[in-house]
Amino acid sequence: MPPSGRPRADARANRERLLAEADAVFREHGTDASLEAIAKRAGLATGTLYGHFRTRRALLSALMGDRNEALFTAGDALADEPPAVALRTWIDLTVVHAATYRGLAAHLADGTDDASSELHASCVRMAAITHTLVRRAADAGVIRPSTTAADLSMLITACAWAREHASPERAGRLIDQVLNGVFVPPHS
Amino acid sequence: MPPSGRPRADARANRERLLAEADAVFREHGTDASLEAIAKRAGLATGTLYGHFRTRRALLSALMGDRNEALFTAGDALADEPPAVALRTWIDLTVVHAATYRGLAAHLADGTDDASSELHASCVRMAAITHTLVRRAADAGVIRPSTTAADLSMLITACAWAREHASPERAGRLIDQVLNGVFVPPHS
DNA sequence: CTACTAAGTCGAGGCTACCTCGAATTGACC
DNA sequence: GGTCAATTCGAGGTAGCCTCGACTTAGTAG
Repeated sequence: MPPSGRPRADARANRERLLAEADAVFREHGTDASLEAIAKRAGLATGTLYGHFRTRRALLSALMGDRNEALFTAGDALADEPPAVALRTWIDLTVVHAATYRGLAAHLADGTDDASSELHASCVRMAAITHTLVRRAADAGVIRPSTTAADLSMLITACAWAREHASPERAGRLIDQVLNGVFVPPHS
Repeated sequence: MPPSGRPRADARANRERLLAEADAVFREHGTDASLEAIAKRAGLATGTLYGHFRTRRALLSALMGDRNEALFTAGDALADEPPAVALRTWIDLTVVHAATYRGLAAHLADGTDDASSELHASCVRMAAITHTLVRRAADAGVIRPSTTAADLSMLITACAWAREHASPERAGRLIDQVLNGVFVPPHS
């Protein structure tokens, strides 16, 4: 009776296949794609997929794993940059991240306040980085003091959502508009 | 053989029932709600629903009919207001409009450039009003000249989407952020 | 090498929803 | 009241979700 904490070799391999196919299918059809199609493409039965990932969100969460780590690392590294640059870079990074698959932004938006979601931890981590950068930018006086990290997170996610419905270039312009404002500032 | 261009009385009544129940169900469950449930609540067979509205979007479109008219009227009336006020009012109106049902914003975003959609006409009309107001605001110098009506439409829809995932108050703050900018403007 | 067992896999099957179509019904007009 | 086109009905085919018990197999120990 070997209580080896490690999954069986075939299980590990199957998990990888599932993740690979899920990535491909989600890229092509968005996060609402058929899970059965993913299992089929991986040459596995649907029950096997559900054995590895109990819900669609669990699958999504696992899929974002590596990518999240990279994002967090990049986010932490921004501590050395000037506040305005750091914030802008972070925003660009997260928008691209949240627009990985069509439909992902909605999951992230809900994940922020739905603690039961497997994506919640990632959302919290992202929020923390955003918070730090916002605070630093506010202290430096480069953003309006009334801007909260929570609001900015929502704006970022909204831009990611917009990116799903328009071209990346267009999404880039939208970020500019959001950051610099639509209205011309009043003369001081 | 009366080629009366008008539908039969029962058909008209059924159509009204379907619209009423659809409104209720969409309000409760969003635009992805079950169409069969709507038919059932209206006491009709699913085939009847499909007879009246060939697609979900057609139903959605019919549902927005009256509401759209009111919005367009209000939009046209804004011609008398000062440019900045007019634009801001229009934005508030459209965000609320686009957030009528959870999921509607996505349909509107796609409808703008999907000419085959039944929502397309409404989207075009809305875009036209936005265009007029943006132009007037730009001429008056209250918004950045680089702001296009298309981009602003997308921003509006994105705010409406955000409203589906947060409180109305929060959404209002987001609109403020978008219009006034996150960054503090450079000193002139 | 064999036998054992827990871990993993399979896929049929129950469910819900979508949408279509031919048969049955019924309102409108003569 | 008869006629017929408009309308309604709902069964049925398709697809996707998810579960569960039966089956298979990797990994270990003797």
